Amino acid sequence: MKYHHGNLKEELISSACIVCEADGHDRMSLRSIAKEAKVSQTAPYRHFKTKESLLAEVSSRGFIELKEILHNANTKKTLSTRDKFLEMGQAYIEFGLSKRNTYDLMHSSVIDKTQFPELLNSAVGTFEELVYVLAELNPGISAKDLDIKCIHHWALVHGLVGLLRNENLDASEIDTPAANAMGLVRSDIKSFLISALEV
Amino acid sequence: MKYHHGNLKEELISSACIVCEADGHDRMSLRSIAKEAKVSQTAPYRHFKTKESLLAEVSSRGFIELKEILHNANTKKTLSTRDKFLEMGQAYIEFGLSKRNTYDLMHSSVIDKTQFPELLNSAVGTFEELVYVLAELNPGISAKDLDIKCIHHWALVHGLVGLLRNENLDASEIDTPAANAMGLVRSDIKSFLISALEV
DNA sequence: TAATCATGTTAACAGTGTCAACATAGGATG
DNA sequence: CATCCTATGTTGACACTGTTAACATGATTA
Repeated sequence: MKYHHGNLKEELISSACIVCEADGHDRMSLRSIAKEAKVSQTAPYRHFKTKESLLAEVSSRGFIELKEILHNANTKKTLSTRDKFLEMGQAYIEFGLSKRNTYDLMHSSVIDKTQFPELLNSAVGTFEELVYVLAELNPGISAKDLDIKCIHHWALVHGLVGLLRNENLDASEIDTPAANAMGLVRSDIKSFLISALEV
Repeated sequence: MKYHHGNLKEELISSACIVCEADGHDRMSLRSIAKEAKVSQTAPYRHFKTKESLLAEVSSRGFIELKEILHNANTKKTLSTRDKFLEMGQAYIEFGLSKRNTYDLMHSSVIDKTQFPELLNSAVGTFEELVYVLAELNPGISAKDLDIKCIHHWALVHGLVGLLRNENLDASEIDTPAANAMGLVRSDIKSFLISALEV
């Protein structure tokens, strides 16, 4: 039985990633993931100043993973630029809905991003993938208009994730205009994107 | 000194609304708002089964207030339908940015909306205001297309709030494409809405 | 070999949501 | 009017949380 763990920091992070996605960041306790690593409850404090800074690490990895996913969609060589763009939109939404709790953390206000430069980099880095494909899709566009277009489309998919996740009700169970509309969109996200993004 | 408070439930709710907006729902403790009402720490349990159910009440009131705000924008008689629509968009964003923490709670996953029917009603009720004005703006549109249009525009403003709130960095301080674009949009939300909503 | 320093442990603190057991006030019922 | 019931309050306790201080260990380096 070794007194020193050897790889504790990494194990804590990956463990936190799993627990976060499984239970939600607000239900995750430092003590429980310390226990999972078979280590005392205060051991994490040798590697993370606070719980928040561990969560910042988890969030950062979320952004990195998302960026990779978007990049993959954006480099499918068989696709046209327009289809790459649509693929990115779908991939983004899929990430938001499948990695629900992680996505939540990434946009949560429990972490003050300005205090974690690395996280801030990961977060804004995700933006770049969108810039690339939109620039390709709109040749000759001004930098300013490009930026605004990015915000526009990012806001759309980000907002859609928020709505789709929020109304997690079977359309069959609850019969309101909002729930019905949500079900409609959810059942065919691609069509929605085509009409909404007008590409 | 009365043993019975007389109006505790209402006072707890309004107190919770204030604390929630001031500190964020995750930093609000039941005990602290009980203390504020000069009442024992377990008194709230006579009126709310759990902390979550008190928060559900706060969230519900947020949706009701938002609906009123949207309704006011939608009934400014001097405005054209198109301008009412724009006004609603601006009002929504303004609410999201000024009542930041309340807005957070309203879209947080700490409350399972399916377990609070009243909250669910308030939430989907907000949707109706959007339906009205969009129906007026698109005469002869099919019900399905109307629903989809609603989702589209709702997602856009909701997503924009998420982005604007998330990058709470002075554009001057941090110089990235994302931050710059965000500053651009923030400085003139109306123009952005006009271009994005294409009305 | 000896000293330093990163990394682990134990003990403790104040704070949390929540429950069980008890106390009181005010309205309904005889 | 007296009595009981029920809504609403209190006290005390439990298990859990993040975090700090003080101490232990083991690897690296002088």
